Order: sequence, then structure tokens, then C-alpha cells
Amino acid sequence: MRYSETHKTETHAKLLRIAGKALREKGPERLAVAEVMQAAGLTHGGFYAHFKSKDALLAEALEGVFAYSKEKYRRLTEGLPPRHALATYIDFYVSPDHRDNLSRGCPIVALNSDLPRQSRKFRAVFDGGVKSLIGALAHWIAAAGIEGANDNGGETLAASILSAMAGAVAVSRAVSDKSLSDEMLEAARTSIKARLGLSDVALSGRAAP
Amino acid sequence: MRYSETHKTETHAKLLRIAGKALREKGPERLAVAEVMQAAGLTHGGFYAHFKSKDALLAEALEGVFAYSKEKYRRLTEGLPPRHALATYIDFYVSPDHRDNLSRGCPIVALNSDLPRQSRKFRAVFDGGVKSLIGALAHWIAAAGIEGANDNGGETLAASILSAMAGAVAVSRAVSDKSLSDEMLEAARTSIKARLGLSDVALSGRAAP
DNA sequence: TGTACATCAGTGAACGCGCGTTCACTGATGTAC
DNA sequence: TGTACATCAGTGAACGCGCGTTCACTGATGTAC
Repeated sequence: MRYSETHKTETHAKLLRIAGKALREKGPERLAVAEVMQAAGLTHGGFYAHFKSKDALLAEALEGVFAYSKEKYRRLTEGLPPRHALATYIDFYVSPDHRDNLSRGCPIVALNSDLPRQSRKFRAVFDGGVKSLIGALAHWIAAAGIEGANDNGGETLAASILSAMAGAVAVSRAVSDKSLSDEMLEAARTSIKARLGLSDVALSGRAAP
Repeated sequence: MRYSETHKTETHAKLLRIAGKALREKGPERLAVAEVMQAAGLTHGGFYAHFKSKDALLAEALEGVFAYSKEKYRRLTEGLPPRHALATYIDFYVSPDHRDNLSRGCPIVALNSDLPRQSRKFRAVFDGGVKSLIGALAHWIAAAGIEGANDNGGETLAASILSAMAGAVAVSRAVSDKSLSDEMLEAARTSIKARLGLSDVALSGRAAP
């Protein structure tokens, strides 16, 4: 063969990485197959050797994005006690950095208003990602012994916290007035931490992985 | 003239109403000029007698949507004491009804992730709408004598509340699992009202105007 | 009262462009014999 | 060791469609004289 044994797999993974970024930057509609291929150094015709359709790419890319985010935040909070882990996560999530980096951010923030118009498959992947994240938050909340977590192990509280975090970053991106945007993020971060009794827990100081 | 004196103005307003709905249902990209014209019973060629471009339509339609929402919520809370007005607003905003009616809902929820990609004009209109809404909320918060409103007359608290409300509805729309979606809305509504000390204020019972 | 002309909202065909998808082909390498 | 053939990731032209925009035209009515 002309290419190494792992060549196709590598190309596939590369396309997913590129698409994952483009998906968050441009949204599902504006992400163009030809652009993704070009960014990978290929011509657009070869796309269908890797994916059945654009839709298949989108769904698989979203899956990759959630998996990568999960791993990233696992590393970020590794070894921290639950309260610190939670506070660190919130500090990184509800931050100007997250707001300003569309292509590396949380897909819930980047894609929320596109979702009602996406394919069933894509929406299913999205649901999976959201639930997994809620599960992780609920786990920390329970481990930290935070009150307000009722019957279902903190899942409801976690879901509510997540929507507040995602909303804060999403609206802070949508608004173009920088000072309003900053103010909004700051207020949201403070109030979310207060709600979890984490007002005293400072940012861990470790850099984003 | 073939048409009545007010005819063109009426057609213009009709186009804005149709576009305002389509904008929230389909987003700025998928809203199609020809579809708007067809919905108004016209052919697409006539569009440019009313608007300089699709972009001009979008900006003007968004302006109309914000104005209409403002008026709608003014009527909804008319005559209520501040704490009831706030609670009523929150109850209507963070509700399954709002989640399920894209075309009549808040543009902040429907459009947030599209905004970074819109024209300067469109973003300016959006900013105006957001600020006006924050102003109204801050006004109620101050009038209700709610604590937690610091120096700037409750604007920061209002901004944070708004992002939490919009985030809750946006994520509840994005998720396709109905029970997760319901749970999320419910939890958000409860926590937002609790944060403003409004847990005891029941829904006013008046129907949406 | 009648004729010629201006007005102008709306019509419908056409243009150009972006983009998803298809497809015949390429060319380097592996395999059979 | 050499020849014929299969494989397959990638190429690049082409197709079809949606859509924003342009433009010459229509036809009912108002105005000038």
C-alpha cells in the first residue's frame, strides 16, 4: 500500500479534531466539508471515504469533543478534594478565557441554540454529553457533602448549576459590550459558587491543561 | 395609486412580524428571504423594495421582537407589586411553555449561539435589547428592596439572573430528553426565585397576554 | 371629460455563488504466480 | 526475479440545489393639461 497501516485512522482522527473545532467556531450549518478537508491538507472529494455524510461527521465530531472535554477536566481536577475540584471547574468554565475561545470551549455553550434543528443522531450525542457532565458534577457535589442536593444524588442541583454556567458563558459571548460581558460572568461565577457553599474556595492556580 | 396610503407600511410591518418569528424558529442563517415573502403572500423579487438586504431585515426584525417582548411583559406584570412582578416574570420565562414555543420566545434564548457570527448592526440591536431587559429587571429588584443588589442599583444581580434564566431555557431546549429538560427548568426556576427571596411568591395565575 | 404620462408596489426570470455529494480516474504498493 | 493484477486513499471535475440579489417589466391609479 501507498500509505502506512495506521494512515487512514490518523487522517480520520485529524478530520474529527478539525471538525470539532470548526463545529464550535462556526456552528453546524457553516461548517463546510471542503474547508475541513482543506485544513487537513486534502481535497474535498476524499471526504466520503471517511464519512457517510456531513451529518455523520458532525455527530462523530461532537462525540469527540465531549470525550476530549471530559478528559481535559478530569486532568484539571485530578487529585483535588471534591470542594476544590468543583470550585476549580466552575472557575475555569465561567471565565473570560472560556468565553473568548469558541473553538476549544464547551459545546453546550457553543451549540445550544442550534440543537433544535439538528439530526436525531446529533441530538442523541449531545444528550449523552450533557448527562455525562451532569453526572460528574453530581458526583462531586455528593462527595463534597453539599446541602441542597436532594433525593437523586445531586443530579437536579447539578443540572441547574450547569444551565446557569452555560447560560452565563453563552450570553456573555452573545453580548458585544465587553464590560457588560465581564460583569455578567463575574456575577454568575460568584453566585454559582455561593450557591454551592464554595465562596471561600479560591482558584486552584493550576493552568488549564 | 393602486394601493392604499398605508399599504406599504402595513406590508413592511407584516414582513417584520413574519421575519421575527422565523428568526427565532430557524435562526438567522436558515431564515430565507423567499420564504418570508411567500408567507406574506408576495413574490421574493419585491423584497428589496422594503429592505436593503437580508441583513437589514434581520436587524430590524430583531428590534421589533425585543420591542414586542418588552410590551408583552409590561402587560403581564402591569399593576403588580414589584416582588409579584418579578416572580411572575420568572415563572413565565423559565417555563415549559417558553421552551416549547421557539417562535414566540425570548431572542436571547433562541439566538445566543448565533450571535458571535452576526453583523455589527445586528449585535448592536441585540445588546440594546439585553440592556433594556437588564434595566427592567434591575428596576424591579431595586423596587422590591431585594438584598444582594450592590452599588449599581441591582444591574449586576439582574444580569446574572438573566443569564441563568436564559441558560436554563436554552439548555432545556437543546436537550431532547424531556424529563431531564423538565427537571432542569424546574430546578432553575426554584433556585432563581430563592436567590431573590421570592420562594413564597406564587405564580400570579394570569394568562400570558 | 378625455388623453398622455408619471408613479410605484409587486412580478418572475435570471445570475452567481457556496456547498454537499457523486464519480471516473490516479498512482503507489502489495500479492499471485 | 519479473510480470500482471488487485487494492484503496486520495484527486478533481461536475452536478444539483438553495438562496441572496438584480432587473426589466406590469398594471392600476394619480396628475397635468
